Amino acid sequence: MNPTQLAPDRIRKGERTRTRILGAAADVLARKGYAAATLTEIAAVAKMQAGSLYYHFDSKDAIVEEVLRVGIDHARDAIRSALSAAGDDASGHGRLMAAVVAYVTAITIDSDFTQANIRCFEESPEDTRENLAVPLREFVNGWVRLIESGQRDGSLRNDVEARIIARMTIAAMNSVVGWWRHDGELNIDGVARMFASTMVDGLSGNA
Amino acid sequence: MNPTQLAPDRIRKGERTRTRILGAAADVLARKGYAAATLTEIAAVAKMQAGSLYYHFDSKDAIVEEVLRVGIDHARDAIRSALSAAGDDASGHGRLMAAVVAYVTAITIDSDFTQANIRCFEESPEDTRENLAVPLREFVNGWVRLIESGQRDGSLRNDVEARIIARMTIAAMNSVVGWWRHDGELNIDGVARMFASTMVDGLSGNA
DNA sequence: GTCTATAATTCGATAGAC
DNA sequence: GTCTATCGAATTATAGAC
Repeated sequence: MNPTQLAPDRIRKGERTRTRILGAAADVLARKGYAAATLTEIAAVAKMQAGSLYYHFDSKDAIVEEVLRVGIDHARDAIRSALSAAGDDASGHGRLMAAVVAYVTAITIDSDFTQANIRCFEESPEDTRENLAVPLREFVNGWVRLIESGQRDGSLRNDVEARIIARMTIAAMNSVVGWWRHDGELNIDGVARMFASTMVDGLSGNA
Repeated sequence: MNPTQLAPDRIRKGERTRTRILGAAADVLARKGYAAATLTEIAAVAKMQAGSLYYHFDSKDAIVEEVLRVGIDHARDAIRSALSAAGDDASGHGRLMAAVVAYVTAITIDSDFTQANIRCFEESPEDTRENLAVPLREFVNGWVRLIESGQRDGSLRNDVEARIIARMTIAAMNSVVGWWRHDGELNIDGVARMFASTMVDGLSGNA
């Protein structure tokens, strides 16, 4: 039997351990940031000793890089699903709203990995950031294309630069991880819709 | 003659050195972040040896805390000036636009200190963040009051929570420090106005 | 594969000469 | 007030037993 065809709960132990380490690292990185996340704490969360990590990874930065990369992938997947559900015939305005709701929901509910990316990317070493430049640029470009598409179909204003507004929008959404708490009185769907509505439709006048 | 009454260029040397250290620290903190900013580099920028810093400050965190505090003060002052120039009779909408332009301009042109605060606050030790909680909360509250005022006079929509939108707006503005370069082809006044217009009036429709 | 022990490095902080 | 020299703590990374 080919090992790659084993059922999920029968995957090689080494593979599962590696996954467990990445999950532990995402947890610690999201809560502490890059510099304050020690291998001792990551290992503790993964129920191991720090030295044992080196059987599975070459360095701390190798772990961090993979966590951040997975974080970008998760966010991209969540947005793709939402856009796919919205359909190609939706307006640029409607597709942008859907993407905002999907991303805000994803970073607050689903993924330690995406939270780790948001919190740690700027703080991480230059080599790590360079290695992630391609997927991150592609992530940003996705938002740029979304906005440009709305500008072409007339559902979004075209007197602003899509590249700048995309970065602004991403930063505004990312700020949610700084104050959102799962046990608060706000439900995330309401917050996500408030965000989407405000960023897309603005603050002017009464709704 | 009372030392406190000396002309600016005659202030005690110790006072000037302290100021030089803070300026050097703001520079390094804004460029490298909290963890990567070493006392050796801060001292080098201030043209001193690392050990000499301890004659003027008790610890690295004491330096960082003062830099971040000054950063908050600078931002507050820039916004106050702009609001004062706009006048009390301006609408909430107009005052919010003026504040956004003033803040975006300030963080891109004026102040290493404010940039250091934006980049380092979340990364800095818990004690530092606690010590700065009051001025920072007051900074956020200023934006909340600005938005609430616009909601009362009807120039801003009132179906969103001012506290949440204020945080979102601050995060969006802060993101400018991540990509703005003084030598680029964009002029900051245009970017600041694009920001203000998009955040306040939104992305919908054609302008 | 995981553990224990420790090497190697970095950095904040201190002591004492000048 | 500043310098040189060094301590001490923390942390990444390695070595070798099991």
